[in-house]
Amino acid sequence: MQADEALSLLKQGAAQIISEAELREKLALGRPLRVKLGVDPTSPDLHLGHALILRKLRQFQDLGHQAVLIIGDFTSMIGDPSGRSATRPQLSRDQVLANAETYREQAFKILDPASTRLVSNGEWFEAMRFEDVIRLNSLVTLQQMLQREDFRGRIERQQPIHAHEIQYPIMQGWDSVMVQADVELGGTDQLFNILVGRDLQKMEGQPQQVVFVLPILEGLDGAKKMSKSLGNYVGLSEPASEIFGKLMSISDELMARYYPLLLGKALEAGAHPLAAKKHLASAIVETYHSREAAQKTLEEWNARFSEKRLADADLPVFRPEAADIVSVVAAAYASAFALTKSRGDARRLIEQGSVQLDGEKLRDPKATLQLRSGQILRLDKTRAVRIG
RNA sequence: GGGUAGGUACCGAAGUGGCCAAACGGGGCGGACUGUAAAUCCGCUGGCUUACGCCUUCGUUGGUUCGAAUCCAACCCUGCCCA
Repeated sequence: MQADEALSLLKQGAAQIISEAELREKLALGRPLRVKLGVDPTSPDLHLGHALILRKLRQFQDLGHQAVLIIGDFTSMIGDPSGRSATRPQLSRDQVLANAETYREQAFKILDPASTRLVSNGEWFEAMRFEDVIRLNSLVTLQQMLQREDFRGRIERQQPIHAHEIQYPIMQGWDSVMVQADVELGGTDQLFNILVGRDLQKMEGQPQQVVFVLPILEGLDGAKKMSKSLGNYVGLSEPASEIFGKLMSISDELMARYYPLLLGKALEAGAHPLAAKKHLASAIVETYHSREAAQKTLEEWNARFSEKRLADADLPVFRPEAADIVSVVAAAYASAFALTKSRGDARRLIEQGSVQLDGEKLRDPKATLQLRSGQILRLDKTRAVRIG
């Protein structure tokens, strides 16, 4: 494939490339490029936001290039200050390692293992002596680091910036030097960090990496970026019904913005919003589960929510041990959904008419239940169990 | 090191001896209405309790007091100014 052809394919969906001309030159080298992506295993789950970038990386692979996936086991103990208005909590080594393990598995849902080099940046950072750290720090200036928007914001708001936080971009940049990256991928929030990589490569006499940033995927709330810690995410290993349900609950406005990012095409102007949303949800389920799963999930969703036929739905079975309604509700959450609800929570749900048995609202928290096997106990808008 | 302003629930922010489980706003959750959309309206939002009430919580630890988020002391943490 010609460099121009490859370039026009790759640049689809990019937010910014620094620079296109450089990327074209590198593509014309005729060798596999080392395309770097760093991920911080700060939580055990990859979500659609990561997927967006991983898919771009996969595209590079499909064009014959090599993915260099850096598991930031070391950097994540610092915490990326990008887009943060406060210091991230530092993670323990064990947490990070455990998370890294699940990251690997999930990333290979998208990446081709054959052309992926997987490295942990602890490999080089752990070996550094303090004098090495000092030398590395001497390559950048404090002013450069403080130029970052998020740091400037914190200065203005008189919020603390801890000294270790300014190490983060330096370390991420050093990763690029260590793997001799030709291209680095990331979200737009990574622009600064990736540029530091360019600087450091130059200082070390290496060719500079191309900066390739993609739009940040908004979270389900349509307000902040998708992230596990904000709870506004769709995890890649979630059950099909969860993925589908979460996507169905987004606003129409957000759906229109998701379309180009997740499906690679714009939402049609006259499209019926509900149909369009079902299409989006199905397509995502298909990508991360299967075509069959998407079909089945759609049908179940229709039966359950459009036609309100709970009876046919595939509900978790719950075998109650107590008879008083509050205990039953709390236990059902715990056993079927692994959610902790206090008895107070359960009582509130009951009093507010959320809990229903075979379609009848149970509003009296003092009631005792005579439950029969096969009855359906609805807990809230999205959760119900079948009595076993 | 000195000065000074602060540390309140998921977040922001009131409260400065009893009426404080702690105003208000945001967020979240539930209900009505819907398309698991938006907008709107209503309710809830530390734990146990039917309730009276009890327990834990206002940076930490001690103290004063019949009684403390509120007063005192020491300590920890942060901003700003100075060195």
